[in-house]
Amino acid sequence: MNIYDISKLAGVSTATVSRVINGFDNVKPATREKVLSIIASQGYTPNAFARGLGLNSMKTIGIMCADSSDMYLAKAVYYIEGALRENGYHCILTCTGYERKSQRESMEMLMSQHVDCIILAGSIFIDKDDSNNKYIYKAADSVPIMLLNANLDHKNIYCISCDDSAAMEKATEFLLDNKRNNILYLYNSNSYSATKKLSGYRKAFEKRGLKCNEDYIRYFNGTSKDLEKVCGFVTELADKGLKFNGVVASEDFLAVGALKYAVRKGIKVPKDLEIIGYNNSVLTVCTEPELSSVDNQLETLCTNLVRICIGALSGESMPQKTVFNGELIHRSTSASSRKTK
Amino acid sequence: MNIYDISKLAGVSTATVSRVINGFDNVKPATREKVLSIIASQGYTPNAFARGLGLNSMKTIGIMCADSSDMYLAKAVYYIEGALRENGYHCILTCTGYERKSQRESMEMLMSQHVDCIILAGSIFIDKDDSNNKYIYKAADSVPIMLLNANLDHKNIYCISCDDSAAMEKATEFLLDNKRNNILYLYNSNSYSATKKLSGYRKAFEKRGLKCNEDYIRYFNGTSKDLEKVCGFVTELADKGLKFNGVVASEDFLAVGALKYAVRKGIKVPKDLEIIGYNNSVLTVCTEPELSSVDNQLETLCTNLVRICIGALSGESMPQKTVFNGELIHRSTSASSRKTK
DNA sequence: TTGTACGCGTTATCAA
DNA sequence: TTGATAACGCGTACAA
Repeated sequence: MNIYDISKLAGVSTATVSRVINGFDNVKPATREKVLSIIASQGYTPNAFARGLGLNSMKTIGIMCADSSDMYLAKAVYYIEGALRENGYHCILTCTGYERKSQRESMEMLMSQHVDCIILAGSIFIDKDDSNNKYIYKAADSVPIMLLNANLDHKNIYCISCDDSAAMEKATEFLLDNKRNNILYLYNSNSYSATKKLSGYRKAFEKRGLKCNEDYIRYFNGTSKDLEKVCGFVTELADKGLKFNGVVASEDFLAVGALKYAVRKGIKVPKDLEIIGYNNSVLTVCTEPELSSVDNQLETLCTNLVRICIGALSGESMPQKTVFNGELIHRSTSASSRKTK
Repeated sequence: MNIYDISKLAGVSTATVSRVINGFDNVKPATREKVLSIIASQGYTPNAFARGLGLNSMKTIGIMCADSSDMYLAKAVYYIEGALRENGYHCILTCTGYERKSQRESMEMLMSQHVDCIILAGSIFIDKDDSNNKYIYKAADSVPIMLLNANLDHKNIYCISCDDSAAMEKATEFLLDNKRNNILYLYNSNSYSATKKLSGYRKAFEKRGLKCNEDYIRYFNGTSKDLEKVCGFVTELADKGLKFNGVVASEDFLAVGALKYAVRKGIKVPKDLEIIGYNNSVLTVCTEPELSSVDNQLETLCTNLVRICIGALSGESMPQKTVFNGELIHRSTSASSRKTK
């Protein structure tokens, strides 16, 4: 069944059928009805490939993320896909992993599929050495590029992010305000957004005229699967004599690992140790006591990302930088007496 | 840049360019080199839409899942997407939600995009009333349908699943073998796979000639976000006088909720209460003590699903039912003395 | 080994 | 208000 068959059955030309399908109003009502009834009775659907060829678009958007099974990215993908679908777009998802080469390949794959736009979920795609970002700039010559939680100044690139630095500063300040001056900072990435978080931690100290001891800033080499290792990592630090009465982590699982250490050692939380994670994931409510965490408003970010994306695709002028604020969510690992902040 | 431009620059016909692009060997090496160098210098890529129109395929596969942010489904999507990409296929992801209507719409959307195959991740898509499954059968007339963790007997429908019934039976048996005769069964879905799990629980009792008390089979109406509610739910059951020394759950988060109850009440786990979850998710290692759980081999399922999918697409004869076994993973909420099973 | 010419199913332009 | 027809760019019989 194609448009020719329909046009013959309806006794009109393919042009008229096309007009009816696409809702043009310069068709005589009687003709329209006739065509519509034939279409319905035959269960005809326009061929998307032919349409794509003519219009140079299949209303498809590419989503790149390092790992869609990562809890945070999974949520991002979910929110983005849903919002795009509501706007009549389909999503090609590609998990790029953490290596630049495969990320570039994914990008090329999406470009060769002629997607209308590419969304980069996570700051892992942006290189500190800007010459390595050419693959993104090149794509931006053809289609709008949306950056979730990352930043890049370039034409046709739109950045939507949470002010992770300010949010992390807030979390750190909260602990400093309670005389927690020895705050362990755990992180596991050096991406743009991870760097911002760390800078927020430092800023909190600076603002108070305190010196930020580098011994307390610790990189953990592993993923959420290595929760046991995180616990071992923190335990080792403590055994080696590092004294800390606060922990701030760039990801919830790191905070959970620290909490594991505390629970096993019988350290009272939050009395003797306060812990704050990041992302406000489901992990925060699995532990006992439940984990305080920074909510970086992912749903809001994604909703707005799609809004800006759709706007840009319709040729409207859209802001290239959009920044939201994070929020500190208090549960049981931060001193509840001060929750009324 | 299109194939005509390349052919002119290379001084050959479009047919020859096409042959070079598609790796046919009936091209003179010198000609091939010439064409390849032009293609490279011009950065030419064949237009995917035109190719799709001619071949009636863009090597794209649709993945339907209720909610890609669900930890289990997120992993499924991740494994499937990766394996498909390795085989040169792209994935259109669509999150359908839990209502039949939107699921049908997603299916239609994918069919209208002319995907080569549709993968249904999760048993939520199959209705107990078979007349409601027509939307799947109809799609199967056009493309192969892959079912992950579900079952449907029909031409062109391939089912890959874990024997959830046997796995749950094994978990229940393990507790019964330790004289845990009062085992609370928590579940939150009535899907195909959820039904199988429950049947496994029942079977374990039957096999031992024990009566399965229906009071112990409890439906929890909520999702993993409602962890606190699960805890309240279990607490209420206990307060109402239900005595149990074992808990088996159809999802890890339900088990985590039960564990929360135990920790708060100071009940010794596993001495006075053994708990076993399902899915072996990251939640199992967040809690303290860590949660025993059933691993239903998701990665194996997905790898094989894609293998069968690719086979079916190449016209090979593939098995319509493939069943793997689950595995009981012991951590600290099941009696460790018997771990040597 | 290479080239010609057509089909794939739309949309859009222009003329009627 | 409608119709004829030219793009869109590729793959591929068939011919040479």
